[in-house]
Amino acid sequence: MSIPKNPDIRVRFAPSPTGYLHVGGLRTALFNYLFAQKNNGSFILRIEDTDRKRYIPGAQEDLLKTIKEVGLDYDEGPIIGGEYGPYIQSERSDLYRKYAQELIDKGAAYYCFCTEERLEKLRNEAKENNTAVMYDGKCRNLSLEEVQEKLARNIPHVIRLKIPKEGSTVFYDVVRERVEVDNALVDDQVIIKSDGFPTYHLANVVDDHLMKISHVIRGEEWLISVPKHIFMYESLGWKVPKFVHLPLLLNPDKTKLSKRQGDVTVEDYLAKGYLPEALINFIALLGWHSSDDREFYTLEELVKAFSLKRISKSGAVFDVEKLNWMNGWYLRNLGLEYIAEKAKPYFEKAGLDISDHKKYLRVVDNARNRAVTITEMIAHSEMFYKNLTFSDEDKDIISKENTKKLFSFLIERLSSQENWSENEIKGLINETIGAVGVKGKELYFPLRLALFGEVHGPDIPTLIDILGTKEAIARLKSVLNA
RNA sequence: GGCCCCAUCGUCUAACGGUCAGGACUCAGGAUUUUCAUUCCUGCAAUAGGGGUUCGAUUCCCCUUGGGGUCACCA
Repeated sequence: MSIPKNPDIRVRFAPSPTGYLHVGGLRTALFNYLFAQKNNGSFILRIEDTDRKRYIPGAQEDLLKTIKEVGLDYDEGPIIGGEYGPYIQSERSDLYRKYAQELIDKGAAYYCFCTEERLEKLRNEAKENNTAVMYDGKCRNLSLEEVQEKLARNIPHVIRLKIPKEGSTVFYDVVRERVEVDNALVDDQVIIKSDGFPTYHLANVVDDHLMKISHVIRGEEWLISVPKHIFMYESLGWKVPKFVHLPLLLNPDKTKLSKRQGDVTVEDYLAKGYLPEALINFIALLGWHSSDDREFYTLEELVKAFSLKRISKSGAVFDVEKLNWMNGWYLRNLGLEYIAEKAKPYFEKAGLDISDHKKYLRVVDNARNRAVTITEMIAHSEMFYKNLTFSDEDKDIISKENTKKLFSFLIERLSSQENWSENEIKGLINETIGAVGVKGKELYFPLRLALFGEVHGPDIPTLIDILGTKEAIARLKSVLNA
């Protein structure tokens, strides 16, 4: 159980509690998890709650719950703690202030007293000129006296990075290899906001260093801010971690995966009855692929097969169709008892009395062969529990003279013994064809309608097996007497 | 628009510089089945364009085009 972890491999997933877990976030978490597991490293969970405006109470708990539900157990993080805690950024504020001060002392950062209005004006000007929006450096060279004086007068301020104007920053991303950015194009990023909280950039760098993170595995949207981060690492005299920027998850129209174009949170999918196994498997294949044609993996198998080297560079469209296919496959191929257990809350919520476990298992077994999600399984199961209702069209079929003869015959024969095996039912059907003189559609459609409420569906032996002889007879009688 | 990243079937992707460019999803057709579903089989479908380098480019280089990301006191 307690093989010592490799201290050279430490990765983290650092969501911010601003809502439910995004599927893109799940993919990032998964790749971090896989890389850590594969190399006997540590997978750390850190909550980045430095944005007080977007903070949503309860979101952190939801995040933790979802991560647990999909099985991505972390080695250090909230609740379980760890050697490098606390793992919630709002509890680490003094640390960020301390290092921001150190950056100022080293000439790598400065106080900025510019007002929101002035910044807004700058932004508008930049937009008009069609250039990148950048701080113009007004406060870059304030004298110590000026700074002291403004501070003394309690003028609102932020702390900005003092990015060098010359040269360029070159770094190597594990996925993208060499990336070079001209320093003159790197903005003097705010690292401490006027409310005293750090921005992502500072908090991230400080925590990654303090928590001894070896590989920063995150979405590609962060690639462009790496020079800012490197500037901080180097100014503070810290070792720069390896960067692994994952290709983005895309909407069908190829833009960054977002709401509006469908479900984006893991909770959405779980609520609809997608299985964690399918979700994990599907999402692992978005931006990563083994060298062979294999598509089905358990989490453990993913750990074995995973490699950063096989992460692709281009964005991947999140194709629900393929997820559907995969979820259906898991529904059909995982253990029946397991699926039944998973489906229980959904069935109960739908108001179905599933207390007869043997019947429930048969119902589930039937439904899982016909559904893509657990929610869909309900639609294939309700008729085994609820009273059937018939349309006029249905009634026409049921009330035909031949059909009545058919039902009468079957009621009588069925009543002759308690339990019928599926084979015996098959025999009975053949017997019926001879005795009543109906066959094919004439036989099966009305029969299925009476037992199941629909002309299409499971075959008759299965239907009777699920319902039980008694209920089958009752249903036949009910339509016969209607 | 500046900068950065990316580019194989509609989608996810495979292919030491030498393959009939492979697999999967979707779709179409067929087989099995009383029907539906499952399952199985078959088929449709791609190297963005142009230049190089090379005996030979999906693969290496350049340009073009296209797409995306980023440009916050959000992460």
